[in-house]
Amino acid sequence: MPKEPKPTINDVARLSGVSKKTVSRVINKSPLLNEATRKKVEAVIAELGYVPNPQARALALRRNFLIGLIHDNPNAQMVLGVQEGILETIRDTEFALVVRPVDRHSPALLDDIRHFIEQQRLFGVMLLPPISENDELADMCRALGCTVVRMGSAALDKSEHLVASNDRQAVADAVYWLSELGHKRIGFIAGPEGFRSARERELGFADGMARAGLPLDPAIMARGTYRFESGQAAGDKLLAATPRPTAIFSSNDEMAAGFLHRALGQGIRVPQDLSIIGFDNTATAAHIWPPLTTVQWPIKAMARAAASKLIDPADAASQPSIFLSDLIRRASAATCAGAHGTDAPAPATQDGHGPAETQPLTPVTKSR
Amino acid sequence: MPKEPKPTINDVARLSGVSKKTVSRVINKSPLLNEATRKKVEAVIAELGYVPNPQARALALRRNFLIGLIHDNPNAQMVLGVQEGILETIRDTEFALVVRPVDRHSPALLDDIRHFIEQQRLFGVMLLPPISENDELADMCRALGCTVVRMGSAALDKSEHLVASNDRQAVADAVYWLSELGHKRIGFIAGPEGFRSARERELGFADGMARAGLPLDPAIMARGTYRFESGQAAGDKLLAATPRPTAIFSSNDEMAAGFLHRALGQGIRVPQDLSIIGFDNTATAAHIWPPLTTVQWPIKAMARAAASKLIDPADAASQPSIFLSDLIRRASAATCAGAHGTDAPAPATQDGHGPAETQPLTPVTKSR
DNA sequence: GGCAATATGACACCGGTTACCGATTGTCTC
DNA sequence: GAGACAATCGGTAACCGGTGTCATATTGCC
Repeated sequence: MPKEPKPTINDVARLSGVSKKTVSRVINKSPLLNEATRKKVEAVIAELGYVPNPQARALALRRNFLIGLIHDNPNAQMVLGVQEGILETIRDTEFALVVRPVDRHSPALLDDIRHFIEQQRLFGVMLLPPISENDELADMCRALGCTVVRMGSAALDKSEHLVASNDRQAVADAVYWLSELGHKRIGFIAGPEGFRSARERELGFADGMARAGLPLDPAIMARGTYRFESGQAAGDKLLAATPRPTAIFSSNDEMAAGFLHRALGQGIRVPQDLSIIGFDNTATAAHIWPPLTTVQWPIKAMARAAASKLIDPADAASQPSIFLSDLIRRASAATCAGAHGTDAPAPATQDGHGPAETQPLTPVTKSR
Repeated sequence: MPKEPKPTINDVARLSGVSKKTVSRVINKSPLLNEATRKKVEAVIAELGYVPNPQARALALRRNFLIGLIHDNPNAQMVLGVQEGILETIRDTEFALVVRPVDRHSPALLDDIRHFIEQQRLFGVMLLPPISENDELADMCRALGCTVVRMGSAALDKSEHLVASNDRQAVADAVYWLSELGHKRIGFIAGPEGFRSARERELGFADGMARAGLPLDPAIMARGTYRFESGQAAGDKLLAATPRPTAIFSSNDEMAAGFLHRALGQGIRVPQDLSIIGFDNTATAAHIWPPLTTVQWPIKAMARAAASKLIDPADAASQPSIFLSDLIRRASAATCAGAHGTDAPAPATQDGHGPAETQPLTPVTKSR
């Protein structure tokens, strides 16, 4: 095991014939520095493969370069997307990303996170939904001296400490789009109470229906848990309603998949007899049959912005805090069969597999 | 912002009337310490809420407590499962988990990772498939002085530095189980060349077929890319073969889902006319229709063991390095319709949704 | 009283940083 | 051409918050 000690700032100083202080100036890009000596020192640094010890730096600077990602696994792809996005931003900095999956329901949640932050002396933390909605948690993190950026579905915090998707508007646009496809009887599957995302999506559904001039009918609305089974249960209820809805907006993909099972199990054709839209654009959405039309957060862009806000206070204000979701149009949503009495039902799709055809409708790819 | 400086070892020493060194001994649980002074110091530590500064410790000890997780997103759930597993092991230690998603195809891959390790002075790294199969990478990490543990589908390394699932045997068992269900014509979708997991699963398929006394027929074998579309392509080929296969083993779930689309699109009933087994147990597997029977790595157990091996050399040898996968039986695999000429096809399932019934067959939940 | 075992402290050190002072050189001003 | 001034860099020291080494003080025991 080649364990030769790594070169230190002293080695660099000695070999380049300057003082520690000057090397330090080079590392920190001090402006008052002769160009020649800078080159010289940089040459030695390159030759030695010198990398400043971040621990020593952290100690002397009395600050750290670790940012924490705290989450309670909302969904794996989202978490991973966030990690990738953060990394794109910090790649060429000296920051590192430390992850901490937690259990939202643990009574020791706060103590756990406090201990994590104190022990690692984190510089900042990023909170993912749903725990990003916990104000007490955010306050505690701040009291511990680290900057906090929260990711969520709505304005949870001041814009300097927030990246959020405008779920309400995205859902309203999607629902309105269904109405444009001729649907008049549109059902809704809500997420669990206590989730801000669920609340925003409910409001968005109501907005969209109102904009389309359609009434809200409790008989074709259900509340789920964001889990697959609750989507099935919603199917049992909504598909038994008369008249049956011709379209469904589900507050997430997993419930949409559960609902879809029930619909297909009853011989209902999707999208010919029933259109379904989900939310999240999970991998499953693209892999079920028919491929699910769904709303997608611009996760990576949000994560990049969040990381910028974390590591650079100057960026905190300039970076956007509200992001617009995309509607990913696949085969599961199409024009309403009975809408005009004449048209054959055709899926309105971007990338649906199978027999789907693209149909030029009002483009609602980007919610306004 | 309450920015009162955190208490240091000096504060603790002063308030408890002992020297720094003694406090240090308390922190490090030195055995040669008077019980009374220990209590006294511990009381002060608790009162002040003192937490030792890991950067200072790292500097003095000339070692670090960061372990890196390097991966090229094999699949989101796997990565997240690994993160959770690692965290369970290091939760009560002073280690932290730093993540680094990378791009396997980047020409700067090695330099990138080298820089990451050197800059953060990592103590150890864990490599996930498929980059865990890169020997050059593993060697470089070791040359940089950090311990390496690799996760994979087969014996890639010495057992002290490995956690692997025995894919070959798991697939063989699953295929043999299909033969026990009466299937005689079993198709196979291979993963891409160059992936160790793909190779092992191919070998496992051949093993299982041989054990069942069934011949390998190239007409019902295809090579895919692990992507959904390649599963569809495999469907186009295999479903056109005569006689058509009655069962399919796909080397991963995503391709199985693609294959399933094609089968359902051709009006083939699953599992009545065709059984399908996948590999990975992704979220999609449980959410497609019918729910997919699939092979599942014990990811968390593997990750916990890997973390143990990383942080404690003593555990490196004692912890297991080869893990056995589970066969998750759902509705997509069932007895072969024409097998005995009399039996009605019934899905062999554990937790299938819908009309599936559990059927007492040879239990193959755990591959030997 | 001598000696070993136990318990504790003094001090240098890890690899960077800042603070402060001073030296050298070059440039500008009169 | 002398003096003032700025720019550039070095030297020294202290410090960040822990740890190792080694010496010393205290205790128990024969």
